[in-house]
Amino acid sequence: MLTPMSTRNRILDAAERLMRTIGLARTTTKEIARAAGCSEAALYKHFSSKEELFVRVLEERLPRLGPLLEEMVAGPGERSVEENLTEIARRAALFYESSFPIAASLYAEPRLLKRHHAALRELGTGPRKPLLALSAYLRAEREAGRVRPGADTDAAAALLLGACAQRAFLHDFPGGERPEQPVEEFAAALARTVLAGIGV
Amino acid sequence: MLTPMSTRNRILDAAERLMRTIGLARTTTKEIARAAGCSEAALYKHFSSKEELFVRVLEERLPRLGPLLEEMVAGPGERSVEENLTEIARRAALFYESSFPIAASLYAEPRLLKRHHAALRELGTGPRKPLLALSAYLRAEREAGRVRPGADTDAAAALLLGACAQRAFLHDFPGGERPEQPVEEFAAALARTVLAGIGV
DNA sequence: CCTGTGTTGGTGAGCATTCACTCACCAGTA
DNA sequence: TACTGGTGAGTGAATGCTCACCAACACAGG
Repeated sequence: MLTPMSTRNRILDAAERLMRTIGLARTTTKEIARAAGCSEAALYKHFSSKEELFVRVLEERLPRLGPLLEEMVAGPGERSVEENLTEIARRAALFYESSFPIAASLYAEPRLLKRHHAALRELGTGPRKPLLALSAYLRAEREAGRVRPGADTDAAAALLLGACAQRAFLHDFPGGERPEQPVEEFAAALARTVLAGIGV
Repeated sequence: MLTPMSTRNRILDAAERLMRTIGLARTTTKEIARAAGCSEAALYKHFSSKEELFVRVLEERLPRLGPLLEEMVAGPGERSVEENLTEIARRAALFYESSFPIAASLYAEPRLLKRHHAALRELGTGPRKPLLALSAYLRAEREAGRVRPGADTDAAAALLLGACAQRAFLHDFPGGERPEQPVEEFAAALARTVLAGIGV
């Protein structure tokens, strides 16, 4: 039959899928059970409450951006700053695109948001981490002379990642009628602009 | 006694305050009525359903960024591009700060998000408007020779406003322990960086 | 090799509560 | 008298969660 883990995993998958599609508010225990192909009571064999189930979904199913960034930063510095920034922006855009709808809906349920934050802190991570990591990377490049001496690395990091996050926000907003710019193009334009500036 | 409008206004205010504090999910008709100092039944004298009440809150209580931007853009061009961008960033940051928690929580209830979007479209506005307006402003400055000829104004607009939006996201995330940078400073740093770039 | 026993992971039925919403009714005023 | 804006007391439906029960397996003792 099914392994002990598989039901738990099916529950987590179902919950995540529902949160993403019909929204956190309409993701009820009944719907989760139906989507996971088990009874409601089964949920409570694996999770102590609906809230704990959500926290586990956030912890075990949402991707992390920090590791990606650190990997980029620590990698062999063979590529140019612009290439690195483009790749970072590309990955950040994809990351936010996948995690934004769920992260945003947490604001509807502050208690859940608080628990999620506590769980993140436990893991030594959090939504401000990518900003700090990118800023640290840029500082390193600045000391290597590949970024202008007076450059404000915090501001640059906020600009680059903020643009990616906002893109996700708009991406999931209904009625995105106009054909959206491909991620690669978007990322490249951001990197280019943040490097060159727009001043005369 | 109270004017005909005042109850309706008290209801809208109460609903908005609750959405902002305890979250969309826990903002029930009973809580709204209690906070507005009236009965639940009174809500239905003024709004046909809870969903319609929420839509009205969004429509009548949330600030608009577009007009602010247009006013800035159309104003007498006596100030430098950097001063203008700083002011735009400052206002955008404050705007997002005040509207983000509510806007984000809409993602928990896609049906409400959709209705909100329809209402916005009715008003000829929407979350993409500020991006377009800022980009248009930058294009105008480019043609006036105050912005570099090859500059990507779309990318620059995405960078500036994205950073402001993300700041609001983080602002409302629990556990903002570190003393946050003042808006003015933040806005000035963004404007400076987006103009000068960080490249060598 | 059976057999008793405990554990694990599952079920269907239902319970208390909460929710959005309605209804009959009423006070003040035009 | 008719209308507007208000109320208290519900109502049916939905929700999170529990409970008694059960099938399958692990496995130690006779």
